[in-house]
Amino acid sequence: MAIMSEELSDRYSPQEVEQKIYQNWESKGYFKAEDQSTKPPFCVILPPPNVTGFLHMGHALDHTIQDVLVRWRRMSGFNTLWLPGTDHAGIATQAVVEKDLRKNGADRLEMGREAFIEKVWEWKHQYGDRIYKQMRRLGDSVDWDRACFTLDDGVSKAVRKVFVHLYKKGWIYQGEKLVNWSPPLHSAISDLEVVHKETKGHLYHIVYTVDGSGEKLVIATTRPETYLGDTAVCVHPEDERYKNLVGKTITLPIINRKIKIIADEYVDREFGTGALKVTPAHDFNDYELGKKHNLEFINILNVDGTLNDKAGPFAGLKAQEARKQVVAQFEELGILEKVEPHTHAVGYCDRTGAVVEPFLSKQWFVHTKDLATPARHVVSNETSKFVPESWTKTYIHWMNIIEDWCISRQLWWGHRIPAWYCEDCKHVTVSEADPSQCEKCKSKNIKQDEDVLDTWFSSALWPFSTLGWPEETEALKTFYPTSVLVTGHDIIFFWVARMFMMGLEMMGDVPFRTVYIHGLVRDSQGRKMSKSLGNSVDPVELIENHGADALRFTLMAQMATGKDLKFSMQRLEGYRNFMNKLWNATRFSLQNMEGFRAPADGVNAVVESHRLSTADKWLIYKLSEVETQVNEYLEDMRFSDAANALYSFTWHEFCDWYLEFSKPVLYGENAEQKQVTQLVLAQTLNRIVRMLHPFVPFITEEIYSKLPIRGEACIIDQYPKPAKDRSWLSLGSQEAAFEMDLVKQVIAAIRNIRGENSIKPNQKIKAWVTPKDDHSQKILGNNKSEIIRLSSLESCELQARDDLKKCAVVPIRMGDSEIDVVVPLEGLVDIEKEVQRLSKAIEKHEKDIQILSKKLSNEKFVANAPADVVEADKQLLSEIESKVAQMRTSLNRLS
RNA sequence: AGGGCCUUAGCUCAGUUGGUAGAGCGCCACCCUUACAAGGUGGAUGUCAUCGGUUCGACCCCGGUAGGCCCUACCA
Repeated sequence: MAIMSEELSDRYSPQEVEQKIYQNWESKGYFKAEDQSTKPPFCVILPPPNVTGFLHMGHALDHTIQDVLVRWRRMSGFNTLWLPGTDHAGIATQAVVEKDLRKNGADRLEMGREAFIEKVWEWKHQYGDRIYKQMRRLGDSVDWDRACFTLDDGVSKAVRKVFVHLYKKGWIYQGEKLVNWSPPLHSAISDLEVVHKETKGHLYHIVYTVDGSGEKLVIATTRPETYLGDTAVCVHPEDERYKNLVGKTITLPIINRKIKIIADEYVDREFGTGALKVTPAHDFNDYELGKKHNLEFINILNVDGTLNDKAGPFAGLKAQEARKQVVAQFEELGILEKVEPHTHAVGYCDRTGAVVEPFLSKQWFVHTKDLATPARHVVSNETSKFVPESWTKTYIHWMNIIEDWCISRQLWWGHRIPAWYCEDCKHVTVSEADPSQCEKCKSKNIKQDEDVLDTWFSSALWPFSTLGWPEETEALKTFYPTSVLVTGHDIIFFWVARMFMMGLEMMGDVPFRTVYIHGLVRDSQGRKMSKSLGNSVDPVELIENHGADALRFTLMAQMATGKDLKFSMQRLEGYRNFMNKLWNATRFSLQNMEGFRAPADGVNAVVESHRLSTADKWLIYKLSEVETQVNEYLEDMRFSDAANALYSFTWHEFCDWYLEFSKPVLYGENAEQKQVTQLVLAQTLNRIVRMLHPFVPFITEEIYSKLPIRGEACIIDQYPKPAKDRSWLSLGSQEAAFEMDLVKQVIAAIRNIRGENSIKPNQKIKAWVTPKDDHSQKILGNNKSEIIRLSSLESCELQARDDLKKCAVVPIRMGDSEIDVVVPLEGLVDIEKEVQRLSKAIEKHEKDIQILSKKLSNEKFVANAPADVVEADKQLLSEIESKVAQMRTSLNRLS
């Protein structure tokens, strides 16, 4: 194999390579999964972003986690499928398009359904792949050929099949119920789409007069305008104040309607006046009261939230305006007793921000109790697991209190409900295929339901509809249940829970084995990133400035299980620097590959142990530790641990020490030695790059393509694993690791003396490194030149110095090895500094001695603690004591 | 109101079976040493929120308190 002599720039420029690399991966088909394979399957379904959306930091995190898992599994020999898709996002998309139309003076209602939907499709074709382009910038290794859209034919088929199935089972039904109504949308929304916010309002006290007797009854309300729909006043049956009024009537002011006074234990005597006005058609609690007491339900609202003709003189007004006018008139009538400020939770539509009005209407519902039971069960019995586990409780709790799901939306953009009403016999035909006649009376006079399904209905089928269901495809057999779902906790109920319900019902198995729930990406101050705060960070911009890899690594290094993460620019720059470090380590390696010929078995080539240097063996030993760790961490989805292990090995072991140790060899004349070092260097670099690849795919692919030992492409090479690497990793040795640690300590000791005594780096000094035993003697002998080089010494004697006057001394005690590092300071520095250094060191160690000896003199500790713990402490104590003794002696000699 | 989470170095955070506290960034000092100044070397910094309990031993386990966050539900 030819040697790369290409000069690399001293800075890594992601801008120059990232897009080119991605195109190459894609065109080579590396992301493609096989429908059938002898390899074990690994499948991740991408949570589909809104088709009109753009990539934000939440996606960046979510996608990076998935890409790391997918790339790791792909490299580990799995038949890996990461399936992308987009969501039609009914409300969101319709709102965006409507807004656009209004800008041009158009209106959806004027256009009509057909024309409007056509417009939305146009919009989809224009902007629908924006997010896909951005995903490519991030490096998402998704199987593009399988990309799905929630309104695709296949998915639509699935939607209808499920709808019909559940309808026939009686689990989808139509009902006249009180639902959350969003006036701007003219549509029902589900409970989950309502956000409750503490809102300052008023508590209005209104005086009613009891018919006949003329007694006064004061009720308190926050929404006085709803009195127009009141059909009762309710008091507590035991309330002495009102007991005698129960059964009597009052006449509502202005509209002069008679309503009953009823009693129910639901009423809280302590709150307000203890008398509650009951509006069954516009309040959830009153709705229940209304049903219980057989009250009349009076709907006072139009679909746009204005009052209807039931509101008499107030008809046509919006709720807020009606409130003002009602209150004003009450005041005129002298029946407004008082108005108190009152803070209470008000429901808002999470899409439009408008106040949600409870509204009585005919809607479609999914009966959830029976779907929820198995969905709860598979999580409590760990057929599927949440990571972190803490979400299990939340999920199960929610599944216990789940209410029926309102799935109809009065929108146009979405899956139209497959129900047809017969104009003649009123029968409802629910069918997968569009029927041409009523299934009961055969009348052709049928009309399809105008409404569409909640977007989450189709999302709930995503794990199997994207794999081809209801067709029995090979992909479905291979990849269902999917392996991992990665998502944020904000949609556990919207989405995850519903996928469990639908997956179990339709497929008879869980949709995924593991649900990984990550936190939110917040700004540096911990606030949610939002448009209104203007604190959003655009990941695409970050990619353009710092590279996708730096962004990905930043996210992963901070991705501790289940926690939110605060995004900081400084952190990003730090990891950008890491990319540069890796780049330069490669540059160094390639510059020193002259004359190197890669052996036939390349990365697995094993040389005789005796030809390897201590540093080689130490490096290989450390590498085996990292390989083990990283695979374990990834297995447990501990991303920050995996990223940090790789970071610190690459920078602080490989670059800081190994490359420095390799320099004398690479710069030297010993061709034999050089060849071995070059080999180890090439083998290790290759492994580091492969290990890092899932996290930072672009730079690793770029570097990989320049390595003297390499395969076709990094992305499809093997992920380093101790089991597969066994024979090569066995070249490493623990003895070498010990030896290196000792040598590193010696070097650190000399550097410390230098630093603390302000001896300039270019000032050559002499050192006497004194081994006190044969083993240490041998180790030092093996590494003398490295010690000289890395602590820039003029000379280094491996023996005791006779005259220890005015010498800096650092004792090293490690295991059985004892070494004293001695640097004469005569003429170099003010001795006072060394006195300070030593005193400081002694002081520090003495604290340790105190703690340790106290512990060891505690009989209970010695008796109860495990023997090895006691032994370790004893060993430590004696090492420290020996050090301190040596330091004291040295201190005395200084003066 | 109920449930959950958090409080560790100046900042952001790790710390999984309880055994003398770690990283990144920032800070201080010295260095353009032929891979890298997006770098190197050395250094400083913590009653691990607080109180109590369990234990030979607690950042870690249990309970109380204070402060911060999230979720669910809701009193008109």
